[in-house]
Amino acid sequence: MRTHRIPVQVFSLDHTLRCGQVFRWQKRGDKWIGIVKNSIISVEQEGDSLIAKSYLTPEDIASYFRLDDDMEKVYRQIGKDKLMKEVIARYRGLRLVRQDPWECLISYVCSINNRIPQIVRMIQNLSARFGEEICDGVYGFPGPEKLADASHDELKKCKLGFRVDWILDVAKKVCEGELQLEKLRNMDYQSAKRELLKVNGVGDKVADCVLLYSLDKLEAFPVDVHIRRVVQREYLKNGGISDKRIGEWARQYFGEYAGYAQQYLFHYERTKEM
DNA sequence: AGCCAGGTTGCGG
DNA sequence: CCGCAACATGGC
Repeated sequence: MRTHRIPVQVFSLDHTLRCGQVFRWQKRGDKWIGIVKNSIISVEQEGDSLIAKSYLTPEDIASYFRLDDDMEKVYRQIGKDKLMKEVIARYRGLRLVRQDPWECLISYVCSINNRIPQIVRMIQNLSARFGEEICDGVYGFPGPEKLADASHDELKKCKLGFRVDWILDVAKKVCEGELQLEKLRNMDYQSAKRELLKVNGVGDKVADCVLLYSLDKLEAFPVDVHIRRVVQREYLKNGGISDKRIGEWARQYFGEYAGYAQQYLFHYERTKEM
């Protein structure tokens, strides 16, 4: 375990970890505790520095927090109107993070018709029951084999509800190489999405989440109930537009960084009253 | 009690 | 292509 001081610019650890994209980070005092690449990490922000205690290299940490993204360029492209400019100012420094595709996929299958605290609980349950203990009481996320080998009943004990069969199916396809997640990283957005949509339990929204949060497809624009609400209220006021069309509209309107616009709008819609 | 939650599927128009 | 109900779980 080593301590690293990593310089950052246009970065907000709090916004990044509170905006709803990740499920396994916890804040204790000024420090965020999380699990990245199956190892525990503690991170704290001091102005333009990130202080990280971790077994990971600074390069791994920089990659996870997408420090390679040019945020000024992102803001120039998605700051198309008054609302977006305000939202950008409010959550300045919020970055997407580069999650592990497998964990991300299972996490967002868990998110289907569900609430965030419950999603967090499911992921904890899966980890505690099937994952490796990496410190005392801290469990890594189980690999595809672990879940593929699990029984229906064992999985049900993790409170996954009707998502059990989907998760089993996803795990088996990843295990058998029928779905090769890392291969999708080198494909274009549409082709990669077609591959994900072949899997039972993965629809438009989950596919977009996996592509955006773990496979570097920044044009992916996941449309959920919150995004639908904010987009219809602020942009497409003539209602009655399908989720698919909202996504297509967003890619046209916001451009190649539509996914960043999505995350800012999502966070805005969920916290604007606070 | 009834509705809703970071949706998806399978059905009938 | 569209709209619709069902799906397990839990909080309000």
